[in-house]
Amino acid sequence: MQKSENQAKYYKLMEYLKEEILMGRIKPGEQIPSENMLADKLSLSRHTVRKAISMLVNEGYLYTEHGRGTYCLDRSRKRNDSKNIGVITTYISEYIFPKVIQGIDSVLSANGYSIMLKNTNNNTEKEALCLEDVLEKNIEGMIIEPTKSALFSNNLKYYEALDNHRIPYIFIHGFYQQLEGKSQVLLDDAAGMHAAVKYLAELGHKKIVGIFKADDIQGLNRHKGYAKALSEAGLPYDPDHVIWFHTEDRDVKPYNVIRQMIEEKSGIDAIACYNDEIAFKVFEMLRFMGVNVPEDISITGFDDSYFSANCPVKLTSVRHPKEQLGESAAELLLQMLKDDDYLKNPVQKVIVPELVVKDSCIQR
Amino acid sequence: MQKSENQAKYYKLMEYLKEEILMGRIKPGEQIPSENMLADKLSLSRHTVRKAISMLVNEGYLYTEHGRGTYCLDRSRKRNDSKNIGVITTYISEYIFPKVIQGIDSVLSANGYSIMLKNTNNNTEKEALCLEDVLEKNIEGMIIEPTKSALFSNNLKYYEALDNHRIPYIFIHGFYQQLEGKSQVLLDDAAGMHAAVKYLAELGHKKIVGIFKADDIQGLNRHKGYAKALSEAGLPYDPDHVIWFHTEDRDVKPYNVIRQMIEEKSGIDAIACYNDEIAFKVFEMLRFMGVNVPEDISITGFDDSYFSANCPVKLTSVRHPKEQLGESAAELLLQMLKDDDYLKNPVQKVIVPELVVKDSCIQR
DNA sequence: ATCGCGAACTTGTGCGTACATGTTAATTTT
DNA sequence: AAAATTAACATGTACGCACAAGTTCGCGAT
Repeated sequence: MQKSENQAKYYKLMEYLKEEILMGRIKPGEQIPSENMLADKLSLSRHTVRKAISMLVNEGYLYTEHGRGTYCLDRSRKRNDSKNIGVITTYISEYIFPKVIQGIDSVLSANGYSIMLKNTNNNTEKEALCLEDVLEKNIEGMIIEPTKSALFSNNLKYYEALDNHRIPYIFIHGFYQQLEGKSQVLLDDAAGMHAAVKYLAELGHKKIVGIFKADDIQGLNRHKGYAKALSEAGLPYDPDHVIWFHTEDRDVKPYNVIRQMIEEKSGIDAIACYNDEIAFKVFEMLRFMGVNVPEDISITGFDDSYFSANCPVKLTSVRHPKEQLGESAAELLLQMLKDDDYLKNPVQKVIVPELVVKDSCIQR
Repeated sequence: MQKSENQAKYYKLMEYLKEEILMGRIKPGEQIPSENMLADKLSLSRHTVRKAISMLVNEGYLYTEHGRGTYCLDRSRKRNDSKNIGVITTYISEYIFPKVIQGIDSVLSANGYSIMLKNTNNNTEKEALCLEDVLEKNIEGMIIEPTKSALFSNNLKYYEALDNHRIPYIFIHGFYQQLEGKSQVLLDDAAGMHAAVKYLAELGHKKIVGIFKADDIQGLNRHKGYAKALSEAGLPYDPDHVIWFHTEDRDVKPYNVIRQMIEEKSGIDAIACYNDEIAFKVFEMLRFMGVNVPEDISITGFDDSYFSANCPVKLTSVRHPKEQLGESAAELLLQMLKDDDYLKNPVQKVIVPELVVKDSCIQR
């Protein structure tokens, strides 16, 4: 090692202090002697001491607190002020995600952060690519909407890497079962569907069909709320009245099964749909088959999106607090960024959605 | 942005110099005034000047040569393989923009690039903040949807700065009049509106109202197409049949004027709307007033969005190639990134939209 | 016991000086 | 004409002082 190449006093002091830190004689968090103390002890001017210290502050070895002192920084947590936040969602342009992204952006940009946007198309391999990509970038934190969140994640190693790099992240709109204790902002899907089905039951419906997505956690939770509301209302839970669909068959299965039920005259009087898009398409199919909504069959949607507003019969739906979801995630992430112990203090928030009654259900 | 929050002299000098560099008034490689010169000129001590300069050296904006002087560092010469592209749009969640962003992302992510997303809320000051922000980041190129593009831009200096730093950028969906020769991807708004109005004229309509947005270039061009189609059809151009609205009064003005026209029984028989959202709301208001579409009045929209599909009477509209617009912009930008002389070879593309005939217009 | 105040500390800003050291270009010497 | 010297000017190091601003803690009043 060709030490002391530079013979300047400030430089030698800087090297000395750096050595002390690297050797562990000055421990992370420990306070070093004050500038005046060092200047006196070493017969240097305070100016010279300050120069040495400021270099080490710049390099991330020390940090100063005005009025309190100068401390040794934990080198494992490298200072990162890129002001970039990674945002990974399943889709960009579809459905509720633009609004969620909007909410995230409004909070982050107000705090001087920029968004690095990625989408996975709800494909786990693409999620891996996104995470790999983002790990190489200079980002301070991440907001992640899980991909196919009902399933186990194959990408756990990337989340471990994020932890190892001390990059905080927060799940939004879902989470992986293996990562249950992590920070997350969720919609209370069960409560939302519970409110819808309870409302249908109170209107006197007896045979309430439920349509749910099988491969995300929202679908499972909405199903839970459906089952709970039925049981509370004293109605039987009939597996034949529950339609499960997957991402791959989402465009055909729900409608085929409903059509079959109608043709078989199974006597169903209400359909609680996984979301507004399904509800809207179910509505169109029913109208095509000559079934009137809400006179013959009541329908509820979920999300209170434009599908609900623009449907000829405005759909009773559960309001999805899209922007609030994004805003909350961003706010909580900012909070985590300030917390040195964010890994031990996961932040979790559940937003309870409310039922919005419109025109697609009537009393039986 | 909380600029000059720090009122320290060295800090303000640092910010000033950084601004000069980012704006290109101090060019890469150029020598800045000596420390003594700056100290004299600004009535500061040399110490203070040194502090400002040393910060910029640390941040990579300047470099010093002992005995010679201090110079601006050519940041563009540094190989930039950040694989980041800045995307600035007016809105994130509204209207066509999610699809445009989707199109951009699909091409960029397929080529290994990541998107840094910013939105301006159609506000020029926020656009300035976005550009300022992005200039400090490590990005290779930008895709920009202009803000209030019919007006002159106050932010020209930022675009000059992008040129000075040799960061390619391409305008999408509009451009600033002062930057006419730059790369751009546009929709042929005039041709689209021309097709709609020509269609209305061919159906026998005589009094065709036009609703246009006054503060973006799309509005002006759609108006041009409207005027051209009228003149080709031998119909008079009546200024009283043209409604101009601005961002600020977009929620009231078009509908108030239309209502007045109906109440005054002015005999209008068709309305060519600036976009589907306007058309949808006009439709709702007409229905509320007891006017039937298309029996009493024909309506055309623009963009062929979900407003058009979900309207009780499906709206004849002009198909907006949203994703294609984004894809083209991304492809052309990638092309520019490979071209060392991209400034001399601007790429320009115009996409001609087509009319989609649905149910909101009938023969007179 | 609690509050308010100030003394005594800390780092932060800003001015001054002096001299060291490296670069450049004009000047002088060879 | 080429080489050496030197003046002028650039940044680099190092010292000094004064005051601003934030934190901590103990003392005295309540």
